[in-house]
Amino acid sequence: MKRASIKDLARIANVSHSTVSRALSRNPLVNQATAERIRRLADEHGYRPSAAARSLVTSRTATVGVVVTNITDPFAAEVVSGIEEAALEHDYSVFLANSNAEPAREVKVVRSFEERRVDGVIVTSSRVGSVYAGLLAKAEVPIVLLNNQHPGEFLHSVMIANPEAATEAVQHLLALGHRRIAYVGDRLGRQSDTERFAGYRVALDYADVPFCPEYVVHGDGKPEGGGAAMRRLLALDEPPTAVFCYNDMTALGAMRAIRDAGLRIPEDVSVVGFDDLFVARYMDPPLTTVRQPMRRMGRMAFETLHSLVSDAGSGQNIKVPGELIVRQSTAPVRKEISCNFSTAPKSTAGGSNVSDSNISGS
Amino acid sequence: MKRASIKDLARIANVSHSTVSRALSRNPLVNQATAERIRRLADEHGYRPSAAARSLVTSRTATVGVVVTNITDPFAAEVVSGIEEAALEHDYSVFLANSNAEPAREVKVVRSFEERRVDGVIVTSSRVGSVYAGLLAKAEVPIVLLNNQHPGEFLHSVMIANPEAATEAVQHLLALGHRRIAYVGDRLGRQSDTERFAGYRVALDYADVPFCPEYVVHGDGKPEGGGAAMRRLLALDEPPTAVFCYNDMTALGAMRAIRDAGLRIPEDVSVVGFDDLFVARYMDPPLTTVRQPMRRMGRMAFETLHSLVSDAGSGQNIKVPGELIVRQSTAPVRKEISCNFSTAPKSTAGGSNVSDSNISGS
DNA sequence: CTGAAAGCGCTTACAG
DNA sequence: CTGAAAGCGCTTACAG
Repeated sequence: MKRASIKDLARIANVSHSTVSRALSRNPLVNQATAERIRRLADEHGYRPSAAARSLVTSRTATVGVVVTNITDPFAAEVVSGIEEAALEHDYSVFLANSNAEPAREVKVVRSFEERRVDGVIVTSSRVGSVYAGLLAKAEVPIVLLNNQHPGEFLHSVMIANPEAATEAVQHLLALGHRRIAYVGDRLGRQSDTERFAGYRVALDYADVPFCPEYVVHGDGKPEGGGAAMRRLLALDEPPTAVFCYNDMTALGAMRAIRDAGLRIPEDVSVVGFDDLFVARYMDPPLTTVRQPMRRMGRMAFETLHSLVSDAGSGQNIKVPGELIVRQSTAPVRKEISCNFSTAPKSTAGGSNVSDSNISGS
Repeated sequence: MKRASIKDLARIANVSHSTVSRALSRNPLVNQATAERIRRLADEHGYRPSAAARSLVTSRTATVGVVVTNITDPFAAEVVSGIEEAALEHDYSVFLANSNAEPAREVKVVRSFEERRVDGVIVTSSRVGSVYAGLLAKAEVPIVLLNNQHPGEFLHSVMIANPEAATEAVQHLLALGHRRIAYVGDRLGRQSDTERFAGYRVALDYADVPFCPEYVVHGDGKPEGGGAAMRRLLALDEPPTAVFCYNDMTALGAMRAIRDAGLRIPEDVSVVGFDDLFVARYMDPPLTTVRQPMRRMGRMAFETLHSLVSDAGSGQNIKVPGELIVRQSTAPVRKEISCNFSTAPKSTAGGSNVSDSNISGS
């Protein structure tokens, strides 16, 4: 049995389908009584207008395409839930797609969004530039970027204030007396990594703590990479007494590596994360971290997209401040260690590569 | 500038738009040479067929509506990533919606899925019955349920084998010598809770361990609820030496409560979870839990939906086995405790309500 | 206030 | 092999 159409209702109500259309869209032109009669009929028959048919004439679909690297990443999930929440309020539906950071998938996803004529696209934590730029250019679909990982400005974006937040996090560590502070980054070249590293350097410089390239290692934004990177730090002659991690997922792995090495958190090593995922407060010890208002950022991304589409509002680049949440994974540096500390660990020739490229990117 | 349509291409290629349509859909009728010429033209102009226009005539949209309680729940995120993966392979797009378990939202979501004429709906971990049943009945949209929380059978579903998995988990605890084993459940009345509780009882009965109603408490499937429930257990005269938790999120809260009480895991209390979320292995200690193949279950849900739609395949109820993953949150019961244990703790009058309704539901 | 008509961008019998 | 025609289910000027 096919769904009832506007024509079916018209026949039943003994009016033209134009009138039905007007009645349902609450066009004030149509007679009150008949309008209500039609609406009642529509209700009784469980009538649902066809979004496809409507959008064919209005050329708007009330849909957004949302691309995340992987919805399995808690950060992405939080952002998407914010987007979806705001979308539903505006009667928008969201298409969700995982790019897995695979170009082949990205192409497929962009293509599908184009065919479905989404009113706009939100891309989270991706290296936008390559693939998506094409979408924007050719199809003129508005795109809003959330924590874009590609260097360079974009028209519309919502970004966390990385450098400032990172500086604050490291200053917290400095205030606790730490001097041997490491940075466990994300993959090199990603914008957030570059910016958080820059914030780390600023804090160090400000406190006149010499920068030590050996204390900069890179993971992959996930526990596995964080753990491997942490193990490299612990193998140093003078391992750090505190680490600032690119994000909470990285911190998860770092904490595991620290414990596996027989060290305690925070007594032996203080750990700071970034994001404030829900797990942060359930880790042992609860993780000190920088909170990103992820859901709110998702909402903001949708709202700017929406105003772009409906009010033809001009774009904007929104910068959101992070907030340091101090929990129990950070503690004052132990006396004996801080006394031992005199000069920066000698840097190796090879070690500086890492930090150099980081600096140049910031 | 509007998107190129089939007519635009027809004009440029000097053929009818029918021919263009055939060429693009690789209809073998059309002449090889012209077909290729048309396809090349389409490429050059970045032509993208309008999914809306197409689905208006084919009455298929190649979209699925996916409803989760909240995408922020790692279980839901894993399932959705499986669905999306399978969907993309079949050139389907997925609409994602959070119900938040709020009826008002559910109605809105279902309505939007109807208007968008999704080819099918997948509902995860919801109490399907009330709202969604209507969708199925009136609109005849195929629905596949994943871990449905409403008692009773449905046409098409993918479910974890709850009782068997729960029994296995509790038997692991029994094998370690535990006798005072508690069950920290989800909200009462949800199907998975009922079934996991049933599996717990089976294991106890099998081992001739007396059932103690006091050892059955209920949370909310989240850390907060798990923590509160655990605190109630720890306040008992004879607290349990092991707890089987409804899911990993509940275990997260339980573990925090145990530590806050100054007890150690697993030395004082062994903990078992359910799901095997990615965090399970990063908890301290790493959590023993029952693995649900969440992504695979998501894939299965999509595949059954897809075969329902395209092959007109008959529906099915798929049961997936769980897998016990033993990590370090469980250990043999301590001697002195197991010796102290003689009879089951005396049960209180009020305490039995809880277990009774659980039993009746299974 | 209401209806007839055109059209959105496709697909698909129906003729040739 | 190709084109003209009808139609999917809507919205919206245009007449009346």
